[in-house]
Amino acid sequence: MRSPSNQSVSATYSGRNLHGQVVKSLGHGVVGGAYPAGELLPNEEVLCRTLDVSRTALREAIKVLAAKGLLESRPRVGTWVRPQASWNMLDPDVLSWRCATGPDAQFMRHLTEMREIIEPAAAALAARSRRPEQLAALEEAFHAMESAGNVSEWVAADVAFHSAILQATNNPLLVPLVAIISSALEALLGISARKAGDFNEALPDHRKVLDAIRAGDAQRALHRMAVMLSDTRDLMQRSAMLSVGPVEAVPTVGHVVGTSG
Amino acid sequence: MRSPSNQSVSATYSGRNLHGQVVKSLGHGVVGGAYPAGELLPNEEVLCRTLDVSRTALREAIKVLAAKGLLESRPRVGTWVRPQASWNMLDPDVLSWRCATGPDAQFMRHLTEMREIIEPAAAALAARSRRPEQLAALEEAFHAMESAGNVSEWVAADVAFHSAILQATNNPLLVPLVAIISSALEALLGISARKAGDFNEALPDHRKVLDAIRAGDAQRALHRMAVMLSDTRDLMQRSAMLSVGPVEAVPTVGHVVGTSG
DNA sequence: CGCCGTCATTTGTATGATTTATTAAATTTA
DNA sequence: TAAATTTAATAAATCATACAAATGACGGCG
Repeated sequence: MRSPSNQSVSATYSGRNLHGQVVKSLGHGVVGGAYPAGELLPNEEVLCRTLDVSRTALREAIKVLAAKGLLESRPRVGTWVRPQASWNMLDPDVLSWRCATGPDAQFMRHLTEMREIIEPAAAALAARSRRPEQLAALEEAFHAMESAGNVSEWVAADVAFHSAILQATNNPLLVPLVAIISSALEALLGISARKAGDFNEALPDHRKVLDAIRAGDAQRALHRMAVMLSDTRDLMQRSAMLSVGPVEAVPTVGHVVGTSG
Repeated sequence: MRSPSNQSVSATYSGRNLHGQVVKSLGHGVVGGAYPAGELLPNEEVLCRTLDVSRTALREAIKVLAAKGLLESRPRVGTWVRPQASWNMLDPDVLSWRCATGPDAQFMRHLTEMREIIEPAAAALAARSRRPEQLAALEEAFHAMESAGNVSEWVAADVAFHSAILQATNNPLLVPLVAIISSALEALLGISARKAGDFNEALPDHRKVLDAIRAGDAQRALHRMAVMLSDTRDLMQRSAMLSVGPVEAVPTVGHVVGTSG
């Protein structure tokens, strides 16, 4: 038996199917606040007419959004928007919908905060645990960054670079967090239309991280990554004149705390 | 207009609905490896007969699992299991299914690793950003731990404690990660049937974290949390005689790296 | 050998009927 | 009158069926 060949690279709903379009539409609506939290949605019959789809398509879409923590349904009551705290913010789709609706300064700060927590630690783990082919993937992503001809190519390569680091940790729980990095980089692209010179500037930072991981030096990898993120933070403030508010760096760890010997 | 009152606390699929039961059943099957990655599932007609449900219920379940990154479908091809790297491991349901299928030593290590990355940083952020009512919630969880009468009460209070910290960071991206902590604690309970004395031992660690957050001392909160996790790690090895392999602590940061002034 | 149209298979979509869960009102009962 | 119970109304949940669309496989044809 053969396994299917063309598996879609991205997990996000593309809207190829009708119910996928409904997912996208309702998802944007919910995350964007068109349907306030706690509020009941119109019932199925009305929504079907509004969106001009069958109940089948609508219900499958609602189930998808419920699976992501956005909605909840009950007979006799209806379907309502769950409180924001219940949303699966780390779901790639939810994250992308959130970014699509006003990438405000506060949310950018949240994304950055997360990156500063995750990525230095991930780089350190990758330096320790990377297997040869994972290192190769990382090198390849770096070269793609070097030879990127336009902005979108560069963002893609950048995401691949950070994704490769997460994968090289060999911790499957870290891998899905690439969604955060991806969102942050794309949002960054959105607010600061970057030019060719802009990202050549960022190459040395990446090279240093790569070198540290190649050398298997966890501490150095951690530090280099922290520096890179700090530089990115500077770029954000400088190039976009975006008020990111009073920026305080996330506390990070400079020495190994381990007491488990 | 009124907003619905009884919103379910937990996001996980309870299996109240028929399609929820199918989600659970198939989810366990996929995550547990009954359907290997890349492999096609039986087609809808067969699955319907196997599970004894209508196509509607089955398809809604499949859409839910697709939303969590486990499955993907195409006309003429069928529905297959996506590669593990595409799974939304941070989804509460996926995580719980993963834990249900053999909480092996390696996966426990991955959970612990994640906690050691997230929680000290979260404690530091909470110390800075907590609002009064969030601090109150944290105190309440701590008192619940003090007065816990049995093991399940204690685990619930423990989860509430760590959840309160994540919420006190005021970063919505950190909140969903409570699923990881919750899984880790429940798995820990599973492998080491803990006794009353066991968890009284852990109270001082929690108190120190609470104190640091109350005082607004980010560095101390970070350190206390790191120590607590280290102690938990020790407990794991000691009490369960579980081979957790060569344990290396995750590099964490001891001083503020911030360069963004 | 390679291109192209046809066909079969599987999911996708639509619709109507029926069942179940749940709230709220109506009714009974103390 | 107040509490408990029954009843009714409504929305989602489930089922069954029919048809549409997509696409990989096959076979004919140049």
